[in-house]
Amino acid sequence: MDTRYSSRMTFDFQREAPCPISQLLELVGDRWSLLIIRDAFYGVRRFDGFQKHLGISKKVLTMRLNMLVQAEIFKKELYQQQPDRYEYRLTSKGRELFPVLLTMMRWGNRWLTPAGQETVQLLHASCGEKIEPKLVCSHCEQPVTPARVQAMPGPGASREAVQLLRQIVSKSGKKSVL
Amino acid sequence: MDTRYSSRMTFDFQREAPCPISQLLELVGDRWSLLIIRDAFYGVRRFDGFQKHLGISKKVLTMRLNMLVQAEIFKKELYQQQPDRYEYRLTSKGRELFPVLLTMMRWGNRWLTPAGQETVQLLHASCGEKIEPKLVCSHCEQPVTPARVQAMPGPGASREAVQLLRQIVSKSGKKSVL
DNA sequence: TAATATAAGTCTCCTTAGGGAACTAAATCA
DNA sequence: TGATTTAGTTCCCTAAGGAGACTTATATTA
Repeated sequence: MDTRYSSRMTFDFQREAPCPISQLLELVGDRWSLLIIRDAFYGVRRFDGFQKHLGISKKVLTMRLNMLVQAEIFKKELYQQQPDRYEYRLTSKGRELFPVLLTMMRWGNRWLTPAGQETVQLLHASCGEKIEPKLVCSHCEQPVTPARVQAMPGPGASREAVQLLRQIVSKSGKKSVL
Repeated sequence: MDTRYSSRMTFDFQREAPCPISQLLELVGDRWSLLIIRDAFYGVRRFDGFQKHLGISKKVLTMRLNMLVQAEIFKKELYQQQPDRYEYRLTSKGRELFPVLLTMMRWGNRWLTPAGQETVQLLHASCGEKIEPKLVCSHCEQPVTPARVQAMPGPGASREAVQLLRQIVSKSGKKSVL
């Protein structure tokens, strides 16, 4: 069986050296991966658990778990012998997807769930309040908003990407964000 | 033509009242939506621009843009008459996806791009430094990490969801996160 | 004036990702 | 002894998505 996660997508205007968002999405931007990872944060660790909670087909779950292990987002850990059985645990690479899922949850609760009908609430152990996460800059501690963010071609940008970024910035006549 | 975005997925163990993350993913969790929105943050506004930058097929782009307009993530604005032509602009609902894309970009740069080969760099206008966003709690200003977050069933949680959350928490023997 | 280009799609054909259900294997339970 | 649990594999079918030709109305160029 081929366990690689193949894709024909071009996915990106920065062809040779793709944008980090499209790299992330190429890895976990399918229908299920982020939900599997979400369940892992909830404490689910075994094939059966993921399968029952998500309602995903076993075939696709097998493929996704293999891919996520290969991507070092999960690691397999033996929890039983004869027959050998493994649990799937998040690595630090996987655990660092927490901010992505948290900001997604925040947006979902704010824009998709009728007020007062949230299915999950997160409490912050530090203060006991309902969590309303906000993004701040590690350097100056000030909030990070689209208007305060300026995108520049990085060291790995292709000539093509640099041109396109410039073009976009000059066309829109304002700072480009992201 | 049917412009609705249909899906057969069960997608969720909280069947009747799904988790905000799965709600978000059901809306923008396909191969393209988040990349279209990313391009909008870069300043792209027109059908042609999205199509050229992304390499997406026109058919799917049409479907996605219609869906995103219906979801009020984009709004159409007339920029020319005879024939009528529209631009696609982010609404505030769409603009508030910024933290999601920013944390994605952060993770992609950290875990998928070789150090020093980033294709995009973000500068913070407030301090001029490269942005390293971090999540803090709006109430106590302390960092929000998986270990400091406790998930509770919200007011809209189904009985089924409450049971599952309890079960997960008691099984894993530790605080559940997310 | 004729030909080409632009912008924003629509239509047709084809490939492939993913769902459903049945089957497998090894051990344990009743 | 037969059912159950856990973790898959295999087969068949449907539907999402890609490629590319066609459309419509205007503007530009040779």
